[in-house]
Amino acid sequence: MTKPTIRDVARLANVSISTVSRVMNAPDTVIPSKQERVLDAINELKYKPNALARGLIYKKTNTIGVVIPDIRNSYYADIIRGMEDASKRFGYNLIICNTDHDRQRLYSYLNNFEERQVDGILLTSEPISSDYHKELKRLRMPVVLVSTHSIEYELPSVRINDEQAAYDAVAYLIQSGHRSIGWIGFDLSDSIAGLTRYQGYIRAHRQAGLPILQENIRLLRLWSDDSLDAAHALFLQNPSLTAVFTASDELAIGLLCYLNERGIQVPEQVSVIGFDNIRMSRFTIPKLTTIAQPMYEIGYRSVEKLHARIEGLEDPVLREYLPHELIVRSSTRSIE
Amino acid sequence: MTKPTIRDVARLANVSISTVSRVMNAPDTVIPSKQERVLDAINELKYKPNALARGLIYKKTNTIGVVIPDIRNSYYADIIRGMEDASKRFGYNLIICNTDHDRQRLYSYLNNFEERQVDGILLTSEPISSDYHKELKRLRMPVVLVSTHSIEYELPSVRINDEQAAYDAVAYLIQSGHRSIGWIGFDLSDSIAGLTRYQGYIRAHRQAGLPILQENIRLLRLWSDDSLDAAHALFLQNPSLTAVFTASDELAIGLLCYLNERGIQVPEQVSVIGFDNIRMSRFTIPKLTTIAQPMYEIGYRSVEKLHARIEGLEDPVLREYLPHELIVRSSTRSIE
DNA sequence: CTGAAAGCGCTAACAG
DNA sequence: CTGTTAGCGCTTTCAG
Repeated sequence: MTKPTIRDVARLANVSISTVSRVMNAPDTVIPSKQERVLDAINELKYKPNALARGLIYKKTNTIGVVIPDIRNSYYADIIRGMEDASKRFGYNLIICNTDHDRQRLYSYLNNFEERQVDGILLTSEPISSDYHKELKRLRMPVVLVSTHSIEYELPSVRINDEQAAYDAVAYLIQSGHRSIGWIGFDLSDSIAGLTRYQGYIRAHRQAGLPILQENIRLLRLWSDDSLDAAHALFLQNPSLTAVFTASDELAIGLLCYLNERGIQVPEQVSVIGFDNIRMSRFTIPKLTTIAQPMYEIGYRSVEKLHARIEGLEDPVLREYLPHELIVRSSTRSIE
Repeated sequence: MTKPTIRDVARLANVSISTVSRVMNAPDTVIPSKQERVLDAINELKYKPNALARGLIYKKTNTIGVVIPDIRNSYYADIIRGMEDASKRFGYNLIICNTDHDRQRLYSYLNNFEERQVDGILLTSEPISSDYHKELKRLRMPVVLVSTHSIEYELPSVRINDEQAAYDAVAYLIQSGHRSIGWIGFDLSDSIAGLTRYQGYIRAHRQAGLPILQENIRLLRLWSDDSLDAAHALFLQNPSLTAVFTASDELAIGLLCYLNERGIQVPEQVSVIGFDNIRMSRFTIPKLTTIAQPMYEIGYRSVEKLHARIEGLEDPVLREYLPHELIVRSSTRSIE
């Protein structure tokens, strides 16, 4: 009762194993009568070719390794969905790994990808350090950065323009009459979610001739969980804020929760804008105004891009930007 | 510049390939001097053994296939985390597949798992139909059901006792003085999230001598997204509900949103209990009372269990129940 | 058009 | 202790 191999099929169909192989890979080179016999045998035995043996020969496994820093963050859910759909289309399978932001774990997974002969790697969100980059080079494997990028190194990437997105959000607030705008963001050492979005916040202020106040800003270690604390600290620093822009919807939801506890009305007293447009943001109280990232598309496009590099197809744009969008819901309002 | 193979290492270290193989698999059977030479060569070439070739021989790939019906649902995030951690411990890799509740996709993934020679399969949430079961048998592969189970078939499973959990939630409401308790649940065709939880709702009512009113119940197609509509329909059927229990936190959050829009106070006018204790439930307004499933543990335990079956270890309990817990936060209150 | 044979990268007897 | 050899399941020349 062991799994049938190509040999079993050949025996049952009374042909050689090469003929069986041919009906699977080049059916027209086999005479119809034999073809049918083989097909019947395959069906009867429920034979499925062994992908390991095939991979050994083709030097291709149709597998993509995906690294996610924190799979619990809803942000990744739609990205993975997009990756999934694209993978399906190109015949890839995804090996998804969660690093928990642990460098050790990351490297261990990269090693694993190498051993398993994945065809390419998708790296999400985390900034690329120099030794990280060295490791990637060593793998001699196609890589695409997702929701992050690298300025120093020539690595292909797919993401939105975070600086512009943050600028848009803050500019909208300013245009709505707000002058005292808080920023709950991530540490500047994070080059994307941290630094770039911060720069957008700054640029919008500069352009409007507004001062940048340290007391309006609160930075968290990336992915830390204490959104409530951050909100508290921010309003301790400056209780007179009329609007707050946060670097993620999860942060915004924590903020909403904090403000509600304090009896501060949103948007009457304070306007809130989030970032990401996660699923839940439509159901917060009040409904969250936010920057929508095309997450599904980011995931989908990143697989397309990786596929292009795996196949050596043309892929003219190294760093791709997908469009973002400001979704205005009920957590913001104009003031006179 | 092609990837180094065992042969390259052997050549560089001036030994035979079997010696190289030995230092990797049974180091003590190799004389130290040669051992060192081999290790040096491995380091110099950055050699990594090809997992495909190994898998072909061992008939083991250290890979587990995971099927998720909807990865966007936050519910799965922690389960995956648990699976990840356990996998890491046992040296497995996870291939995560999202079926979008599509039978076609499911079968296609199962096929894929077979071709890739995964060592075992983890199936989450979906009920087991008879032809589904037939397909699983055909695969002759260890399977563990996660967050679901099968009464008809002898399939190992890990989950909470959903009937009891739902009973606990409703009993708590009754004990808090509520008499008119709504239920937004999933279709009864779903044997776990639908039927079992419904039965818990019923049992709590029966036991308290309360009538079961059709107008207090609203059933959705599993995983449908219209939590707002369901909430609306329920309150149209019976506006005098003082409490509502929902089959998931996502449903509860939609309900909270609906009630807020209608100006109905939670918990003053209506108490709400969710199910799952997803991350966001701590930040809703008001904070959500809910049934906590030990999701991380469910994920972790399911890998342990699958591992036991893969290795032919003892695993006395076929259907395992992990403890749930009622987390009382601020969305419920007692009435006189 | 089809079978025999070599070989993908590795492990596991089997002699020495 | 170590090298030679066969073989995991499959594809692919190469003759016929």
